[in-house]
Amino acid sequence: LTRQRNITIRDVAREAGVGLGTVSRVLSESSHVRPETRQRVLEAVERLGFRPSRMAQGLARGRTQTLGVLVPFFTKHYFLEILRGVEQSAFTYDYSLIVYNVERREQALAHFDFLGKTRRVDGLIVIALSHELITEAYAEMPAFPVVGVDTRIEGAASLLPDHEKGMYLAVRHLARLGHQRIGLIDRHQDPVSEVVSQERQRGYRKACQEAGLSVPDAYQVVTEYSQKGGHSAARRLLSRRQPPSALACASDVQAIGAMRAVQERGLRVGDDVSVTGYHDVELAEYVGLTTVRVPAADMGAAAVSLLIEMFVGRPPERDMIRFSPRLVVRQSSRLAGANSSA
Amino acid sequence: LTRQRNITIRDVAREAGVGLGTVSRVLSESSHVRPETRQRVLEAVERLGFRPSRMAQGLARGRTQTLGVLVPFFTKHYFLEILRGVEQSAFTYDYSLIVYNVERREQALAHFDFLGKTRRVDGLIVIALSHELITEAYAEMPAFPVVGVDTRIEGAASLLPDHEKGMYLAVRHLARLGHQRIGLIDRHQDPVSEVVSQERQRGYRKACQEAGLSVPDAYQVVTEYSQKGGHSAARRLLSRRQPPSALACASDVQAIGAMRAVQERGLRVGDDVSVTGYHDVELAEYVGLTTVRVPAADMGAAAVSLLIEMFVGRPPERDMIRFSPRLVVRQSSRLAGANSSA
DNA sequence: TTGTAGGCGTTATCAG
DNA sequence: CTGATAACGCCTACAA
Repeated sequence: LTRQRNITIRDVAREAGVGLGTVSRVLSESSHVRPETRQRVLEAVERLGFRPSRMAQGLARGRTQTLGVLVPFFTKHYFLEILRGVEQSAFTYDYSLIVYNVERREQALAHFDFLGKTRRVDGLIVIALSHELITEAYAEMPAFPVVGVDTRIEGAASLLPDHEKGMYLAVRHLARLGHQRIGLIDRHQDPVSEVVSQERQRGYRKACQEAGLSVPDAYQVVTEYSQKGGHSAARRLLSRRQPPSALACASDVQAIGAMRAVQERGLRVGDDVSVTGYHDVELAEYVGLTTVRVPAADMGAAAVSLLIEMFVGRPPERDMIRFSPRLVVRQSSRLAGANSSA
Repeated sequence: LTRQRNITIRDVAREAGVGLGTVSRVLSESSHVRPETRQRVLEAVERLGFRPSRMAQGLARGRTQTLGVLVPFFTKHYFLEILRGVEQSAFTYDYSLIVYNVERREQALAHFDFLGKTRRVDGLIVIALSHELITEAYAEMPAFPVVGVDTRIEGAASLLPDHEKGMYLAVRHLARLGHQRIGLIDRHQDPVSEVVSQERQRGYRKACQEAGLSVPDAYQVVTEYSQKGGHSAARRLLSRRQPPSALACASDVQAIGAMRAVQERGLRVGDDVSVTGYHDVELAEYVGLTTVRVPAADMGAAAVSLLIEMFVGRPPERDMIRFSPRLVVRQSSRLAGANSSA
């Protein structure tokens, strides 16, 4: 099968009776062109249905008008929400997105390397991949524009949710409802990591202190990032002699596990034990879970702006920009009730 | 800021002391090269850290090694699952993905046009966009390789879930559980469309007939694709003189609305009224909803294979390939109980 | 303002 | 088997 010749800028030039430089100028709206010449070119473009080849433009201009995005676990709503923000913003800047789903460690490195070195993207957005992993990969190409969203990359700019503030908001909310004993069910960074960020714990302690509450170590537990993790942690906490009347969880899935533990104990969520989650996944609304919502799409959009600023030579002012989460109050958190089982 | 010169095939050639044609041959593994020459080239590549520019390759080869994907509503799990399949498969073929999220009608057309005409992708995968919309856009570039996933495109190949079979499985399941009166809560094609596919209704009728059940028209209702739609439809059906003892829904969200209606009526889901959904969203597992799972990732992966086959000149054998869903049984469907409220 | 000639980094063709 | 050389389609000085 013979590949049909593409319509090129040269065809347009001939059709319009001008030189091909002129066509280029009209299309890129750079230099000034006499209105009537311009008109002729535009008509020819229209008549021929011409669209410039991005490949050729990319080669000639030295930039691809494309951004690379590394997203972990396509199926997680939170990451997708970030990606959604990235997409919208990229579109308004007339940038395309090359997207890679990374579900395994080696994938991340391979994709990063590939995108960084084959010059097919002008810059790279890395969503929520572990710090060490990306920092290591990034070290090999320090000149390449990269921004991390919800992941910190040594030497590159990062956009991060302010988890200290997020947890602070949740715990302050519980304290204001009159809860005196508030447990924290924290989590590992991600399902395959042992790392625990200290931010949420700081937020928790800060809110407790402001409310004049004691924060016994035993009330702060770290579990696996899963329903099961939240479930067993809540069981343990609730079976204490002085059980907490409120549980602040580091994720919605853990919170849902915790809610189950509350119910299994014959207590009512909200009335007897308040529970808060983190992230505001779809399920959270369904089960009426009070939670903390991270401005995921905003971070994604900001990442694009930042990257594009970098292309024009402007280095970011700060290498770490924080985004404030906000509290979403639902039925799982209520005024501290009468029954404080002792 | 001065753009640093890229490492090119020419640098490698000089470093290895060969002509640049040879380097190209080594890299593309096409023609035969003497082993020792080959070795020298490879070493030079390694030393310089050279990676070929995809842009330049694209221009020269006339193909971009990139696929375009149009996916509606990033946030819907089902679409993402398809995309996930696409991504995995594309990766194994060494293809990159340019992804566009389409949330509005005009976006779809604009993106389609852009991707089809700027020669930045070798082919296009269209996920679940309305038939008329895409057919119209596709008519303008009939030569461009396109495959639709869960959407039918006139003249292009499509991969479709067999919804007739899916609904058939659900209803047969209910009939085998002993249900005599089975209601169908069908839906419009998508939230912004009035179209109703006839497939599910066919599956429903077929299963009913095989089981020797009558299928009164009043038992088949079409509602909006939402919880509310399912809820009100179930209310209506359950308040009939002869209420159905089982409800087969065309989506999980409708099913969840229906479950709510069952409970509001003081009945128990599963024990008194069985309910089935469609799609198997995350929530379905949480609420124990029996449902029909569409092989989303498989369809995505198949779309990539099909497209790549088309590149090598092989037209698809059939222009419509069906994928069989399968039943996922959970607690919301049980044996028809004693209490058939009359 | 407009046309022309190089160049962007590969691949492909064609002699040698 | 290998080395030049002409595309690929566009951009951008430079000259007119």
